[in-house]
Amino acid sequence: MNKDYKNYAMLMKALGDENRAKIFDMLSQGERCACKILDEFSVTQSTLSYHMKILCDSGLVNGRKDGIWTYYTINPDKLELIKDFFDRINPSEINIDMDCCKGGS
Amino acid sequence: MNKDYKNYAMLMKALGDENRAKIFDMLSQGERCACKILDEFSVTQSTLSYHMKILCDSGLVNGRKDGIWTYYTINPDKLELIKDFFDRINPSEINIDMDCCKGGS
DNA sequence: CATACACATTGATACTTGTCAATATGTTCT
DNA sequence: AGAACATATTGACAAGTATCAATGTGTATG
Repeated sequence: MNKDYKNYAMLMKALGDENRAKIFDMLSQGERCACKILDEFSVTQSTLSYHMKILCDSGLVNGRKDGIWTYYTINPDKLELIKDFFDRINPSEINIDMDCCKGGS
Repeated sequence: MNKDYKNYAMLMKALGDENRAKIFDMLSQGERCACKILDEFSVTQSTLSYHMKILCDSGLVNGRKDGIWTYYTINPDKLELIKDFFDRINPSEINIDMDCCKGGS
């Protein structure tokens, strides 16, 4: 059962930008339309569209068109996927690497 | 209380690479020395060193020198910081954006 | 149909990233 | 001191990213 690090990396990369991290956080309060998101940032409309595309392509965010407007929401499944990744990382046991190098047979 | 999205983005970016996501996951099993990490990857030593630097600079990973060897561990504080970011994102309330655009006064 | 509107796409451009080979640095052993 | 070793740093380069202005696309409205 090999973990899909490529996919995890894509999710992290999608959030590895100041604007997108903020957008994602903003969407945690519920659905938002593009124009409203744009109000909160000092980028052009085309730049926002670019960032929304990256978020949607990663699967973290879903887009829904309603007439003229596009509404975005967080995809709960992908959010869980990321949470699981971090929850399974449990560095509490401070396991010193005794086998390394000097410990070899 | 403005969230430090720049910092979050830096953490995500550090994990936004397939190799680094895998290294981070590997370190969840405990301290590892660079040579052992290198065994698991098909990159050169200098490339690994580059990735370890990014992980350490982000604060997610700590390095400890012991003679010839360098041992790496996860920094639990930064891990918590990321976990908190995602835990506070709770899209369960499907809050439709009624205020947007058409809803204006 | 023509116009206005919301959003997406394209092209250009400066900047950043991942990778390697080569070299440097620092440590231990003889 | 000199050799061997583990890791870091540098320089070069191809590939990827973020941004904007301009343009395209689809939808509603006069």
